[in-house]
Amino acid sequence: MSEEADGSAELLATRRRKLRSLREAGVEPFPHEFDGVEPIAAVRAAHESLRDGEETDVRHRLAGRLAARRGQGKMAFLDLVDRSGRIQLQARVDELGPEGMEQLLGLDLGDLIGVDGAAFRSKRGELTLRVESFTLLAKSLRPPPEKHHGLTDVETRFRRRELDLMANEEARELFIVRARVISAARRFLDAEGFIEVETPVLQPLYGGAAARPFTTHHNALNREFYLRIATELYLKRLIVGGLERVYELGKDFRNEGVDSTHNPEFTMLEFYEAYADYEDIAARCERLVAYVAAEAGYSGEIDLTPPWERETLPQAILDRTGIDIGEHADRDALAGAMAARGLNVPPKDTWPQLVDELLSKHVEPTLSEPTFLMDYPVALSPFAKRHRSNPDLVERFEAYVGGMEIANAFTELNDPDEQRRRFEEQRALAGAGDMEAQPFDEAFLEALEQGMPPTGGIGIGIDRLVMVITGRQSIREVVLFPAMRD
RNA sequence: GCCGCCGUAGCUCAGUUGGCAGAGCAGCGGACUUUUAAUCCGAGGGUCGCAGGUUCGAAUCCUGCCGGCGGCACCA
Repeated sequence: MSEEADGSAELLATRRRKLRSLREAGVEPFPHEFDGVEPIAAVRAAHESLRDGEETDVRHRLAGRLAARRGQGKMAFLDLVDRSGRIQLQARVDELGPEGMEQLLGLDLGDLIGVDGAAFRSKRGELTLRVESFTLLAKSLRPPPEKHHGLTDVETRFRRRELDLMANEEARELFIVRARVISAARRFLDAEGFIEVETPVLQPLYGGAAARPFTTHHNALNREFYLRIATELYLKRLIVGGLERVYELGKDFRNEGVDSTHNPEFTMLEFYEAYADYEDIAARCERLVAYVAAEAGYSGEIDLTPPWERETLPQAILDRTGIDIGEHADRDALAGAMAARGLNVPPKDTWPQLVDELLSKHVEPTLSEPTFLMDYPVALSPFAKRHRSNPDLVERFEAYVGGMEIANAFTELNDPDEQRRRFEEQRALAGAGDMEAQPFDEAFLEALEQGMPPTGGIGIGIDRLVMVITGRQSIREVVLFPAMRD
């Protein structure tokens, strides 16, 4: 290979040269296995009490990525990183022999290796493994990120998450926390009598949320499918079927803008419970979040312990703006009241959109402590049951933490005739150009006509919950591969 | 979609008023037996996001485009 034009190619060529010479020396650079490895954290735990300078004859087998190298010649130190942590290795020529020493020090940062050796604590107090033997487990053909500053470029961290994970321990820890959140949520619901189900991701008709869908095409059936925007309607059909307590944890897809709280595909947990109402669901929601946070090792400033704050939406708007949405039941009256107080009135907004404007601008930002905002106008909520004491409202809540919505729940509408009327209203909205109106779902109506018990249900945004638990401000930090432009 | 900020070596970052594109780490050659971001010596490594423009001369100024971040709009 001739001289390379740029530094990158030169670095790659150097590593490929080493790969070649390893093979020529009879070393397999990509062996098939390395059995019996302990996590680095376990080795650390086993030798916590070692004094500085104290040696042991306890041998360990470790495997991981070579992350740093100090010293040359007859003695050197290297750092090995696995998922659980980092440990120092000591390479000595009197242990490995001149040839072994040269081979070990000839490895590149980023190479994956396995080592056997005895643990000791260095004079400086660092737990160290004295390498007795080592094996190359996989040759790395590209340079790793910088060893001290790590990888900080946000774009590279998201586009090449593998580099973020290998360079930044916080990134590894975050996604381990995320995994704990998800497994704890399953454990919680399993223990309370829920069964996990899987409903279609590819749907002939979408529904269950106000959002525009992605569409795709099935070749053999020669028809369009939608990627689901929610699991709601299928899960309620399972309640009709008698499964009584069901949950689904998986991806929803919404064809809308990307910002710090929205990714086009995101993880939603929905659960539905027969014979429950939205108060029961609120209680279960706050217990679930508190449990999950504890299981994930949450230690943030926001107190997630139940009971959370409860406010009604009309009262919350009244408190923050002085506007009683119940007394301004038509669009122009509400717009007038808002204008009279000097509030922004988007000229094309409908009444529900104005309520949403008041909510998002004047109420949401104040909800930093965990809060259930209860009782929404019926026009905003086509699947929620009418409030038992106020016919203009539905029994619905949204849960807010840190000024961000993390859950949406209601006492489910189970009167098929009223559901039909709600769909007809949605059809009228769609006819008027509302891209997010609910499509008319006859199969769902037939299911309700079969008889659905009184039911409470909820959707919890797992990505946002992970943001709360890990203290991150952007959903892209808690999604492994967030959506990016080409 | 609109506005603002940003994009320089594999990585982390400097780069003055428009005047030969730099450092650290990594890599390469060499020295070194206890380091903790090891140290020392030496030689390399660049489409300054891309494309135009202004200028004797552009990383630097202007325009457009691409990408990222933030805000607005949209949106749970």
